[in-house]
Amino acid sequence: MRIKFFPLDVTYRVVRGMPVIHLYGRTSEGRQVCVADSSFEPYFWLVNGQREDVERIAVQQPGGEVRVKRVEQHQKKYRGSSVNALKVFAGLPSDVPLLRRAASMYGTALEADIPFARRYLIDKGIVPMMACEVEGEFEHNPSYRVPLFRAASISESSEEVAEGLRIVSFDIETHSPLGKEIIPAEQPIIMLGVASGGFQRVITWKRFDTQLDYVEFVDDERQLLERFVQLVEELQPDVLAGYYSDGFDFPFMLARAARNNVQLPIGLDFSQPRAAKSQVDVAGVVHLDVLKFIRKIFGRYMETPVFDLNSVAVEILGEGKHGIGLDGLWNAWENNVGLEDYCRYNVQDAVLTGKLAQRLFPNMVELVRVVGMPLADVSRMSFSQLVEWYLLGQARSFGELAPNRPEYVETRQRLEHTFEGAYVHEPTPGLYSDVAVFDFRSLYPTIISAHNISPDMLNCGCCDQAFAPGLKFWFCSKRRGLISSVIEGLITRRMRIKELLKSAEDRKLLKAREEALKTIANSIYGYFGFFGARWYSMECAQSITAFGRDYITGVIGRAKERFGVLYSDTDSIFLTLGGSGRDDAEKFVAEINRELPGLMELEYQGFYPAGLFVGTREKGIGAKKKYALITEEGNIRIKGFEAIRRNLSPIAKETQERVLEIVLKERAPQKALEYIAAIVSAARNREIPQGKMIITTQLQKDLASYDSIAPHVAVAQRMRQQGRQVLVGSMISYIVTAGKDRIRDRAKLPEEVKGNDYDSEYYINNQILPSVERIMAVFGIDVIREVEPLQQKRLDAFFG
DNA sequence: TTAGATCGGGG
DNA sequence: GTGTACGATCTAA
Repeated sequence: MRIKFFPLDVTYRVVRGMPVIHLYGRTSEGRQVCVADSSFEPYFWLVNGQREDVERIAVQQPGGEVRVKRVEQHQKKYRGSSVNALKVFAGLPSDVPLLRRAASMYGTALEADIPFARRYLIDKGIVPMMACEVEGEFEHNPSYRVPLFRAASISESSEEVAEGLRIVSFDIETHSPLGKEIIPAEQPIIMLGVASGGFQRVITWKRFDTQLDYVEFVDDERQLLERFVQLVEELQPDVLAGYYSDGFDFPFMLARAARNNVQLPIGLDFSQPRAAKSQVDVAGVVHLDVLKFIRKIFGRYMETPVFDLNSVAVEILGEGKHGIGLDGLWNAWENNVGLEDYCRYNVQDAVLTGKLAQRLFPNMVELVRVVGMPLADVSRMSFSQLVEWYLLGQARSFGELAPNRPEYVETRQRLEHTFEGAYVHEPTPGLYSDVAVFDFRSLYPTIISAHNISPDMLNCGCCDQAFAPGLKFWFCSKRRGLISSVIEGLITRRMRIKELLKSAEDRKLLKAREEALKTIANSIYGYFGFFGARWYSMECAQSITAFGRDYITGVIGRAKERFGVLYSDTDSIFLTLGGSGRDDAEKFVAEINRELPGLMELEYQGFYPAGLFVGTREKGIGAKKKYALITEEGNIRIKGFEAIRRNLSPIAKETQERVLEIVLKERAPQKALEYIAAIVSAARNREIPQGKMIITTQLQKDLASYDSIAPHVAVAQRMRQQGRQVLVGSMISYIVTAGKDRIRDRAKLPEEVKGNDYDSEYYINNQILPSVERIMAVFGIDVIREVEPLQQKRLDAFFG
């Protein structure tokens, strides 16, 4: 019979001396199954070797002799040349490293370190989570929790994505004294929370009166663990999500299970979670450690610098933890008081983890679609790994053999290499009119595509030496390289999706798809320069920035003929149009674009009636990445200024924004100065409401680990003493009050401050004036000196 | 200043 | 598992 099937997890198992691939997943009818495929053999490649030598290889092992099973001859490509490659088959995946070592005497062994299950996906064209058709028969087998489907044949994946997968999230609380070492051997698990959709459950083993319907009591820790296994059986998750469950929840549970002499057979083959180096796998189920994905990939696109559950949930879900912290849990458990609150806490962590998994799921699935590897792996990959596994899949369809990963010496050599980066045209501080901004759309990816930048095309022997700008090497202009073609595919796919997005009703999925393609395309430049990369190429990385500098300086040179050039960084350019109109800017862009090769495109990003560039502390130099623009509608766009940072009081932010507005809209620096003077005076007379004096700073690390006690740390310490929840990543708000003590002793919680009793001078000198200092300096105005006389007059009056 | 060590997240 | 992190920040020399 034939089934339509969405594979989620892929492993293999040795049955009667033969490796059998196991694909776990759901059928189109929503049934969980395990598809077993015995038709795939382990192998690796050998180039520059003789068939007769390889066929004779025999490695003596304690378990017996390991031999090459058979050898095939193929025509492949390697580093841009056609090669005779021997496909060397082994009996078992674990034989491959042994045979590789032996075979290395006769040639260059390639692709000998690709895990068997991943090799299978690549070679069969199967993409996890995408539909494939399997021909075969169901078979009853008591070794599995799900029906076994023995595959006779399997198709490549289609474009159809799995839907309606069940995500179950979980979280444990342990009996560990807070702030001290966590010791799994000594400290039991006291609560376990599970959530899935609307389902919520907390298992705990001390009884107390409660109205909470999701709390379930058992007798001891052992029963708690057994109940967890039952719950997983009942809920049948496709995805089991935790937060730092690779590093904490699962390892802790495994340690406690061992101590209690119980098994945790939650795998679909009744196996326990398997703890590898820094990853825990559950057979047949996608174990998702939400933190891993955030730390490695998604965190790049986030604001928060700390990735604890609370901060991440606040930013992604707009909803954080509420209620108590864990400070009192140890005592509560010892004395069995107030445990209900901790059950709420526990279930909340499981629920938030589940919501995060749900929210990030489309992004992860789209990465799976592009990269072609299982979700459990993709969700743990770094940018370079995503690129590498994507390329490994693509290389096969190009008939290209992958280079090996670098060995130690090679790695060290690579680490010593540095090269020239992007071009920056530093701005001259000043206020400018009629600012036009252009930028290259996906500069580096389009350069890679347009100039065929690919290691296999480097210094070809077949065409003229058309050097990369200022460099001594060139790329082939007759054939297409692997990586340049692949990136062109990514760019054009992304362009099509962006087109669809314009008219799409349901944008979420397309957006995730577009972001996944962008993520991979944008990572390839960095990948070329990454020391651990298979397709590492200093020449490629160098050429990309060289072309980038060449293009942007080319545009700058052309622009100078007609406009004033204000600023440029990597792929963007800011011009002042002067006497010429905006039509000229449009003509200019069109002109440039007519000459740009391939998919390269300069975009007219916007027109701004005025723009301000400020200086750095050293006089005369313009600050990079720091400017303010005003749109025709009168909206101000600020980049790099303090106003968009957090630890500035509202009054300082407002003053900075208003000053920028006066300067950009009215071009009246003198008026701005008067405004500043008025604010300073109002602050001094305590006419500004204290609410505008609140400084908010995020706690970057655990409270105990601060050495220098900044004001916000002192406030956080007092909050904790009052029994309030203070977590890493918590936003701490305070007001500096008047007095003579150290600042940190005068920092008070806003609700502790009455009657605008703030330290005016502190706010004037440390918040308000510094926030406008560099803006006014552009006009030759030294705010501190100009506002000083006011202060001086007061002092004169006092002493006079 | 540099090289080497530790940490993140979790309780 | 035919394999494994990595980049920032602190500490000691």
